[in-house]
Amino acid sequence: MAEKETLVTVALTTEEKIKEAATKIFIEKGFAATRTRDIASEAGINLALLNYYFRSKEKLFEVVMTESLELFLVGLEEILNDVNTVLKDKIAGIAIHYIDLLKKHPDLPLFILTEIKANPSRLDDNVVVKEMLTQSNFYKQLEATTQKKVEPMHFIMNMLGVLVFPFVASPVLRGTAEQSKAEFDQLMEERKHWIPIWMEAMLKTLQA
Amino acid sequence: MAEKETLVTVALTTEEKIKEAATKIFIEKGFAATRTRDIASEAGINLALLNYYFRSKEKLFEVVMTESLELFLVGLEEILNDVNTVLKDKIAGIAIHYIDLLKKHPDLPLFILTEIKANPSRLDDNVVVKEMLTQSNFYKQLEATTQKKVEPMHFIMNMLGVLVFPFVASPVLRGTAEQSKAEFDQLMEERKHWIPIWMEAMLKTLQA
DNA sequence: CCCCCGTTTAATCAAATGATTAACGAAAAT
DNA sequence: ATTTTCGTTAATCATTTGATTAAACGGGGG
Repeated sequence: MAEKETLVTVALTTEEKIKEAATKIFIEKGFAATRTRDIASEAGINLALLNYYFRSKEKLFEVVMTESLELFLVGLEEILNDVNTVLKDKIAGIAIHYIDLLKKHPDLPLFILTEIKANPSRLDDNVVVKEMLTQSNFYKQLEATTQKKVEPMHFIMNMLGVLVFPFVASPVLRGTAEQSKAEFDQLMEERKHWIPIWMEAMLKTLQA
Repeated sequence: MAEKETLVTVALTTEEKIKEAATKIFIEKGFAATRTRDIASEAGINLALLNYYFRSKEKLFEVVMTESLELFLVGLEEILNDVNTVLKDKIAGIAIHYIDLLKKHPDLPLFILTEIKANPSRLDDNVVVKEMLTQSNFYKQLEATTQKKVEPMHFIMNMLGVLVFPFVASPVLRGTAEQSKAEFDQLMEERKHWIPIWMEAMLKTLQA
């Protein structure tokens, strides 16, 4: 039994197989470039089953998008609203959390950004990111630090920029090949240490 | 004559009309989601003319992508290799240059990143970004500053992150509506001033 | 044993889509 | 004036693509 060879035997239902295949291909190629036949083939199932379980390509995509947003945001809110940590701790926590997440799912940010831009209503139905941020304890601590000298949103952008952008830009920054995958991951690992330091340095520029 | 009403009378050739329409729609929706009929309609020409002038959707796209990459990179190389400026000047120059460019073409980065990822060979034929960076005078000055204490590529990523990411993420960060377009541009304008300061602060963390 | 019902399959459909063709027109060349 | 060339158009083609259908399959309950 080939299945016994893996530690936890995977016995996916047809529905799960479709969803996993769809997640892989949608995130890799985006909604418009994805063919339902490719999903069916990747899942190893008959094309009709896709419509049998999920009604349509659109509906299936919505499931994948909702779960992707959840994956991206889960764990964030509790860090943002932890009353036991100061700003620097939260920044460090976010850095570690997201670099670990994005090393596992490097395509996730570009997927979300592209599909939200293509159809902003996808976001409405799920979460309003900006509100989640601006009403957080994190944001209040940030405001206390910036003291109205500068819009706190600048530092949200800076944080997301130094944290997420390397993954978004990696296809362009890395040479074409795979050779540098390990080096890239090594760089990202280093950034867990540096990002809190850099963020603090940027925030300190206000004291001048 | 309606054409006389605009200052510079626009007398676009059919080929130019197609290219402009294609540029608009490809950048807005991406290659896969773009229909040749939409381009023809936007250009106000017969569908067959698209193939008459550009052979295929693919070939037309390549023209648009090449010009987009050029638009994104033109002006950069001369800043990077200016022998009369120090690192901080170059950073300030890059910030101003790109914020002006991206205020005009906010969709450009996401377009390039998405399409390069979908088909990395598109980059080979044009430029190798990483090499252009690492062989520049800018990079040498950066290396002189970081003094092997940390990989200079970290600061390339930081610079691009704080500079470009806000535009890439704007559909997610801004509420759905248009109401905040002006506010967003105002924030970006402020960043011309702050980015050099933030970058310097991050670079100074090495002296500790 | 057989019937029922959820699942699966192969075949097929209709619409969308990129591309081509043949005819037409008009301006330039002869 | 006639021919040639280039641009343009409407119609059409072949393929792709999302979706549906009717039949077959197969296990559980009666």
